[in-house]
Amino acid sequence: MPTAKETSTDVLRGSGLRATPARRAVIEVLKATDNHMTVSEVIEALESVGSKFDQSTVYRVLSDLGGVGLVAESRISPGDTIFEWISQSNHHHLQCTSCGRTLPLDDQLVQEFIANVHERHGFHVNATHLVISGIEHDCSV
Amino acid sequence: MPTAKETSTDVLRGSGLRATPARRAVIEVLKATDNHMTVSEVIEALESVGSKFDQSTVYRVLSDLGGVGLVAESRISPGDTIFEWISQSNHHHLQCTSCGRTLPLDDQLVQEFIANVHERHGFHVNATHLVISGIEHDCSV
DNA sequence: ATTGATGCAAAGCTTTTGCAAAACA
DNA sequence: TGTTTTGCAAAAGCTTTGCATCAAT
Repeated sequence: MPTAKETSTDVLRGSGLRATPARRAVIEVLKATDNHMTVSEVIEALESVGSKFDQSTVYRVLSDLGGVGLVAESRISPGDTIFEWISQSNHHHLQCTSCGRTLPLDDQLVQEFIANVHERHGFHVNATHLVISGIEHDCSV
Repeated sequence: MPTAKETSTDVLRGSGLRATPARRAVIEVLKATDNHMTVSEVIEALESVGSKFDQSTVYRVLSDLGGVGLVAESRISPGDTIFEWISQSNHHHLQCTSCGRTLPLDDQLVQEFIANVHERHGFHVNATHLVISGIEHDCSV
């Protein structure tokens, strides 16, 4: 588990990955974003910082980072795989299908739900990054 | 909400859709399957019953049925959109990321979770068809 | 008769892959 | 130096779309 003061290089080596510019840049971008990002958003963010990498490289980097558990990967709609940097605390989201906004979801509620599911079904929910769809109470869009 | 004795034609007309062979066939296939299906599985199932429709038609039919709330649509992995017939009772699933198996999830647990989320966040979770990832307790794959 | 659905073919997108050149350890 | 990663280009999937034809109401 990465700590706040680690450099991207440290984080990568700590996970057994080589520290390359592409991987460092992607990590910086993900860390700088509070929310999750699609692949194209990651690519745009990289370009806006002056970093240019081939899309296949970005895909491979995200896959590598996901493979060692540094980023969480979710799928909402086809062609919209989203990635998020995994920090110490779990991140869960509510996504409004009406306006598209993403809101934080109280981890405590999720933990209770997970505990119940485990007790009832013997199933360990992967809860590093849940994205749950619905509609905001006051959504007028 | 469709009842058990309605024909596909009734169901379609009740939802304001024209009753066409393609739509009736897709409904029959989805109804006959207890689990959710990918688009290619729907196409295969249609062919195994002797029905042949263009893939674009199947996509459009599924989209139409989803639009009027007759089927639920979820995305698990890219290029793997899944569809399921919506019956009276809600269907929720646990999907094991290790072996790929899909298990039923107790609706009661989901209802409690949804109630909590609504109370805490004022967010109405779309709970006709949840798919939650994780690992089975005894999964050895 | 009108409106909507289907088939066909082609395009659009996201994602993956092969391979030589370059970078890391 | 040996191994891994990157860029490039092309391919592979899944999904969507335009349009003429056909079917449903």
